Amino acid sequence: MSKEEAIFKLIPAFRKHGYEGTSLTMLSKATGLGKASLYHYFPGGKSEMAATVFDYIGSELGKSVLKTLQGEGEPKLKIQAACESLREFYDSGRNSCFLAIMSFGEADKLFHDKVKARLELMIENLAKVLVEAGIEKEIAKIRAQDAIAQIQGALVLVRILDDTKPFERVIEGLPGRLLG
Amino acid sequence: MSKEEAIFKLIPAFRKHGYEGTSLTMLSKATGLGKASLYHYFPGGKSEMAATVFDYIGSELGKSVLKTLQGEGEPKLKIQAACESLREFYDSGRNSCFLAIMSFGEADKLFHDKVKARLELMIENLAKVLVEAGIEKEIAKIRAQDAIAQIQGALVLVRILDDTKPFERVIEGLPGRLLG
DNA sequence: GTCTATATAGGGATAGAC
DNA sequence: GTCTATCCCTATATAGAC
Repeated sequence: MSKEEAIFKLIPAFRKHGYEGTSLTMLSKATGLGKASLYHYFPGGKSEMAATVFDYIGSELGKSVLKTLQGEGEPKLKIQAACESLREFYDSGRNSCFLAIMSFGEADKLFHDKVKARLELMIENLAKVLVEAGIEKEIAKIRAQDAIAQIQGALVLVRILDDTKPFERVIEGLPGRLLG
Repeated sequence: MSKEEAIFKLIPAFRKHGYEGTSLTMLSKATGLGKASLYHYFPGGKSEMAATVFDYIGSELGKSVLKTLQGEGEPKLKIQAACESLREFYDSGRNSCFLAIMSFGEADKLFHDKVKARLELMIENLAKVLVEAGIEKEIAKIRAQDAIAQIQGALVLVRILDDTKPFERVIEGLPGRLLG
């Protein structure tokens, strides 16, 4: 099994159970590898697995959403395309966000800086496009933050209410709220 | 030690570490009681402790925010007062919300219905005031949901960015967005 | 690279003295 | 009501064979 394949199989486990809620036994079952084999790929154990998954997810997000935002084109179109990427990325809100997952308990202790850096990166990329669209820099940053907060909040609601509509609504309204 | 006193001391532990991240050892230290003494107050163990804390927090929220919303008076003023209660309740965003905490991993398995019911109660109460203010019922429900999502999202950002401004901003703008 | 077997620590929970 | 001592289980992690 390739390392990437292993990473791929670890994702849903961490997503569903959170960092502390995911045991090596679960990760072993999820991958089909024995515990000891997991340590072959991830000598640092569970924390390395989580960190690797986090980075992998981040690079996936970079390839879709951030790539879209950084490309050429009309800001409004780029934002619309990015929203569509976000919908896929979060599977209409059914996928929890690793930023939120990793911001609690022991995961927060281990990965706080990493998580913060990723969130700031997303905010910056989004704000940049708003500036391209003629919005003042400080306003742009605030709108970008609020947009990401809306997404995070919608993910919480979807999880609790078992209903993807709150997420769909946020995505629907996002371009308008970002561009004013 | 009274049971209420014990509950009170359990709160910050669960808030900080989440359900699975909080061990009986932590809860023992937080209360100053031995593990066995905790079982005197909570025979159901950790899950009963968490459920009791969740209900306690819910009743606190009922006494402040929901009470304000259900009282007599101008809808706009009630909403403004409720927002102020929310700011205190979440300590400007420094307190995580138990709805979010309990919506992951094992806690979700144990408490999903309880959590969902509480969230729906909050949405209904908020929507009711909007209807009083002359807003159409379906719109009111959606706005109430979105408002709570914004709060939840802001709490995530505050945690990760170590900055309460996203939360303050949401609270500031909430009455306006709710009433249109 | 994957396994079985195991080490060691900590988890939740209980018994029973006081 | 609170404690000490303990039970059993699962957790993470490692050793070493194949």
